[in-house]
Amino acid sequence: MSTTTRGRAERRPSITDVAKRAGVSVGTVSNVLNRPDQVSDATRDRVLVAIEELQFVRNASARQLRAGTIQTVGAIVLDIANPFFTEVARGVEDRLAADEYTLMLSSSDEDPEREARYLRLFEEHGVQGVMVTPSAGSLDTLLALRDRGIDVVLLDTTSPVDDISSVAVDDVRGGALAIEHLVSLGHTRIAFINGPLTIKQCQDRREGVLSALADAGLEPAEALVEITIGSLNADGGEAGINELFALPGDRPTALFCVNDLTALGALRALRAHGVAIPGEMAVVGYDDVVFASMLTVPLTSVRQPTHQLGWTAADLLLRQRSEGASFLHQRVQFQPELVVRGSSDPSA
Amino acid sequence: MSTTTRGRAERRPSITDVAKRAGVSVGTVSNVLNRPDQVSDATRDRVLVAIEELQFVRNASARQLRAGTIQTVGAIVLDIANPFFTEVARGVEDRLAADEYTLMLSSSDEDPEREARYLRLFEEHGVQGVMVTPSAGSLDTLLALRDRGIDVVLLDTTSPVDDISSVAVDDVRGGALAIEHLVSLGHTRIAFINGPLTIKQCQDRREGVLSALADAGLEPAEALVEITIGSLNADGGEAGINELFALPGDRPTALFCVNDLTALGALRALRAHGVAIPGEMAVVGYDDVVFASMLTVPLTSVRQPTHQLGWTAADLLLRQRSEGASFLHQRVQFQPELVVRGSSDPSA
DNA sequence: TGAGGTCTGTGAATCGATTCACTACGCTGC
DNA sequence: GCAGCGTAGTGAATCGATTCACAGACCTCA
Repeated sequence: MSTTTRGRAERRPSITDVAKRAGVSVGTVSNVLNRPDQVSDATRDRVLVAIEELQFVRNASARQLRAGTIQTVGAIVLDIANPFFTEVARGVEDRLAADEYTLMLSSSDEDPEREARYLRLFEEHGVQGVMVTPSAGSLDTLLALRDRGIDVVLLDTTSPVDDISSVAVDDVRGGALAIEHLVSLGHTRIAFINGPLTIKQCQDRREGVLSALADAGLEPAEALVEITIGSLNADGGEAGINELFALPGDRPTALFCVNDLTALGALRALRAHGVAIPGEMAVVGYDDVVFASMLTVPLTSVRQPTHQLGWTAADLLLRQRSEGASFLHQRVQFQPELVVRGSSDPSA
Repeated sequence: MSTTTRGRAERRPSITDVAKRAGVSVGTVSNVLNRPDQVSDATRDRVLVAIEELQFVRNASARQLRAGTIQTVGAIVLDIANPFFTEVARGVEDRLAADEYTLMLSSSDEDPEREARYLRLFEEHGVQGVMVTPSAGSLDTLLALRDRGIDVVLLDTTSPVDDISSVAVDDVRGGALAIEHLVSLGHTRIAFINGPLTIKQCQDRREGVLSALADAGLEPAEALVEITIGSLNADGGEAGINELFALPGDRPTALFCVNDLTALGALRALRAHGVAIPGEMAVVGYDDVVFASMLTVPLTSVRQPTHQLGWTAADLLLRQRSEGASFLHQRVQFQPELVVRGSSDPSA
């Protein structure tokens, strides 16, 4: 295909090079690229030939510098390796594609510093808006970002302020659903493997856990064994179980994991410890990821509308952008749903 | 934190605004940002105060335009939602971080057009190199890219040409491992749910399948039932099984799926059809993803060194960059490993 | 006293694409 | 014969950060 090889050191051809080669002005080349119908057929062809010969590729930096903005938004999720977030991201992409926006996707790995770094990177690159699953304390940063003209929508968490929109699932209800279910099965001593409370989802689910316990007349101090892990993945879940089993006192008969990835690791560790599920330990996860129903013991889980979550967040962001000052900020909240399977209920 | 609100329409402050406010020249502001020790303490403080007051954020486009290049490489994988690729991406990131490079990650979804679009996007943005799991026919594009000074490393596929490096796992061997295993268990009629042969991995694994059958003295026409699916995920696997069950003739007693996600869907469909595993159908997957060992019937799978795959690809890319013309292109190939579990071998 | 050196800071030139006021040309119609 | 108009194409100005040759201030030492 290409016969001319350009050495590493040579600089890539610019619009000026194309113009020279085609014997036209830079303005005309730009017109060929952006308003082809304003150029005569003969000239357009000459320019296109020159572009082809020089293997010209537009310089996005120069373009953006002049334009000032790009049709791009950024998204920062907690963990790109978690199927829950990839499904959410897919929802975001689907909505963005309709308006020809591009997505810059990053994972904060639940680290506020990484989150801040990516936010800055996005801003430096001139994105029009960001969707963030924020860590605690980043609200000020986000408000400042908004004040600098970059639209912000919170993803998978409810906005604490009125002038930033959010799309979330009722995590308090979700946590309560899990515990109500376990309590209804007769469990009175329940382990809860949770992430750090700096993550809003963890905090909310915990609140649901506590309120459900209270509703059931159970005292958290006796009924609940809380284990806090550092990362919400399979390794974290495994570590959580090992920590639980190292504790003195009565072992709980039920376990609620803050997400399915964690539950997967917990199940792995429980198996290693030779614990029967749900006989000796009933287990409930959260997210209902694709493999939850297919595990050795199918996992009871709290399901969330992932694709819709992402789609709606992107939709809010784009509408905020287009409607400007008339846009009404809103907190969209979806309801979670408990899917009962064998890991908690032998009859399921 | 921020008290001054900037309206949407106002343009963001530039280095010139900062300079004016601090009563210095733009050169000095730039020095504060890039060579702080060349500026006196008093001046530096004045500038930093101005930056804080104006909420100044560097404009990445202007920066890159001047610099000509950025410490960024792009990667395009087949499916970001596949745990295999997220693990590979993690390996890439880990290597890049050491040299303070950033990663732009995209998923081609096995679509050559999407792949081409992202390649162009990366190029326009001035990345220094790309790692690609290419689709068929994109070699010319990649060679041209390389000729334009952008380093290319093929990811998870062996390079067909001597002057482009690649990092891969021996997929032919992997396919053979799976079949040898099934044959050794006595299976003589095997279904193979594979993706389109335009995907090199699918083609290679198939080659391994055929060679292993030949070695076992089996005739593919009789011993092998090939099902081709469009997307290598759980839905594809489910569709594959439904297609298989709609076929006339003897039903195979074993199944090899081109990856674990596909196997997951296949298992789901097999369960729906009430098929006993491995009794009526032995199943082998590929990738040994995190949940493979935890399924209802633990999945026999071909394991690949994911993290190392990504790490090595990034390492080659960076070394190619730094060593320049003296760099020797190479094809790195890792060996896969069969992990036998209950889905194929009841005694496992 | 002045040559030479160090330390700070200056500001014009640069990167490449886009835009827009303007020119040139050809054509129509009176 | 020329005003008026539309079409095609021009090229200087612009976006914002970086760089670099240079200037000014101040000090040292012969």
